Amino acid sequence: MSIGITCPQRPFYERDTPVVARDLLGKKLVRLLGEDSRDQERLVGIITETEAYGGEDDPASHAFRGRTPRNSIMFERGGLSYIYFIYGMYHCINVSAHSKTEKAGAVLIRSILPIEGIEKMMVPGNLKSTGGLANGPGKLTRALHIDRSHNGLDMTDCACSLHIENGKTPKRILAAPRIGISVGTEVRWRFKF
DNA sequence: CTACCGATTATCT
DNA sequence: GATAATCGGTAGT
Repeated sequence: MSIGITCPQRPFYERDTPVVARDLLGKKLVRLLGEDSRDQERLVGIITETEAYGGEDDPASHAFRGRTPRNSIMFERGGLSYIYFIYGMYHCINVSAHSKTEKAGAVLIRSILPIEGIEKMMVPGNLKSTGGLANGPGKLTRALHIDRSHNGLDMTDCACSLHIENGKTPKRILAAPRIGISVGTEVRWRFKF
């Protein structure tokens, strides 16, 4: 018998943010294109790199200065999509994640390895080989056609147009400082395999 | 209302 | 290694 598609549920995301970031490696980021559930296209990539961002005690986090309209999802329950527009031309996708004792937190998905719907990912301006198609936070949102209209979606819902599915847990994981930030570089909250 | 600058990327030297 | 592209969120006036 085959095991159907399963998605990490709320408790998975409501743990310490760096732990969630590490455990997301090997899972699948799934984007469903189209309205009709019978002929939706699946754009799927294996999560290969993540970063953890904390709450009001993490100077690198959007949540550092408290709740604002943009970062409000970081203060919500775990497992929701937090998507923001950056540098005037890119989007970044996070999943809200923090323990009950923390007020806020999210995991930035930095890189995925495309495994399904690769043709649809190769939109104009994204015509690259499979490996380089979605190996960056701005590149993977473009490949999966993700923008701010997908902010706040429930990533624990396997029927959601944007969700995360269970996958194969990697054997070896590397931890390194986060990049693209000017503060908070001392903690090794970037994870890859 | 204004000004600054960012969880990036492609391209150039 | 350095820089342009490009614009909305945020803090400050």
